[in-house]
Amino acid sequence: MSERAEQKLLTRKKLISHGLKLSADKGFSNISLRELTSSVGLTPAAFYRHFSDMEELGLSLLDEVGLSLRKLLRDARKNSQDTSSSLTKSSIDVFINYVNENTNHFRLLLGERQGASVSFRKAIHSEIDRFVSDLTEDLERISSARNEKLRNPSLSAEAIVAVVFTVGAEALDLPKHKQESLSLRLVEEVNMILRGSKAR
Amino acid sequence: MSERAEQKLLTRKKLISHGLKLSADKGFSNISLRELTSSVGLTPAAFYRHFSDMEELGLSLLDEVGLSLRKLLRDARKNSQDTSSSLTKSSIDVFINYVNENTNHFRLLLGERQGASVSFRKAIHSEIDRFVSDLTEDLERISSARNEKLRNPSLSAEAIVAVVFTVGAEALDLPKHKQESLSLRLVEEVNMILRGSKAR
DNA sequence: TGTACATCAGTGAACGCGCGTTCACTGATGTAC
DNA sequence: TGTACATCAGTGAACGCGCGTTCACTGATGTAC
Repeated sequence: MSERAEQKLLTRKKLISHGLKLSADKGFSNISLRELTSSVGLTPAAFYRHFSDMEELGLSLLDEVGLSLRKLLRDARKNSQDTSSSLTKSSIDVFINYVNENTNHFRLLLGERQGASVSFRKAIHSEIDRFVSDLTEDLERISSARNEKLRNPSLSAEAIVAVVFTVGAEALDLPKHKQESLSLRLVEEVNMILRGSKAR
Repeated sequence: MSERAEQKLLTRKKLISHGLKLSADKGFSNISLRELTSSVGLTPAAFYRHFSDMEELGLSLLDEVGLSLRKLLRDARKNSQDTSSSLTKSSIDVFINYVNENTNHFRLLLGERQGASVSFRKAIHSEIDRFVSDLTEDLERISSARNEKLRNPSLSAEAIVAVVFTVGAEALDLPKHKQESLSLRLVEEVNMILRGSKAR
């Protein structure tokens, strides 16, 4: 790649990472274009060499966040060969850990669920749907490996994602030492759902 | 009450109702003071006769919304003398109905969960906590009336509220005829949680 | 009941500010010969 | 390798705009006598 193209890509990446940072602090829809470019060290006009407007940047942020989070969660579940309850616990620990280390990513996903723009809302809901179908698949795989049958794996997955995201959002505002008990509560709640979703 | 005081209260109520309307359309944090006052038919400066800033108005909106929604849900559960699954169904129908008729209220509560201001977030979380403890009480009352025992009613309540609010948020963007199936899904998910929360 | 004064919700003009977007430009990087 | 021209990421100035907040004001309502 040419030197110029490399430089351009680097600037683009800076815009994305500073965008994530700022939207974690104050919510994506409260960032101004000027604020963003000045945090990167550019003039406002330079922004337009990379994105046509803030909405386009926002969709790029979502892409990035969704991809990395799904991959991480998926791997965490796949690699585990544990028993049911400790599988839950270790998946959730991975998740809480992720939330802590990638607060920026997570806040974007949660904070803009009800955001102003329709295309933004759609993009987020489809990210979340992807989580749900990944989890549905995993639930089916794991339960069949154990000769258990779930009444309706996709409903279970949906409920679990709802609970995990809701509690995850709470975790964002808590000091680390209080997150431990939150994580325990979360494990209990997810187990409750799994228990209730087993066909008898 | 004096004529002047009546008139003032009326204006205040207009500010609140227009505030709810506008925040349903575009999110509370995206409303400007000027936009609000002009929609009510006032000059911007008149706003300060009623609230010290938009944040104070926002907290008033939350108060109003929380009170009315909790009362409604609570009554719906209390009056029902049905069996377990139809109790769930009728509570949820009431809820979905409420979401349809009070979209404004609901969007405020959901849309600002991750809103910019800390005091706003706290106010919303404590509203939601109130829902959870209302529901916990109900769950305890109902289950003891049936000689059932729940493992951990407050965790069940928390999970149910998370699921119901998450799916309720989805309902906001759907046409009415698609909400029917959403409501059925929601009933199934709540029943799943209730099933899983029964102590054996 | 009538008069003189007080209150105060709402007015209208003004302020300084940060915003998104445009435009002609600069100067380093890239390319053709 | 050297020269002449093309590309294009980033600049800097300018624009019009809506914003929140202030202020002295108006005039209807309220109160005291």
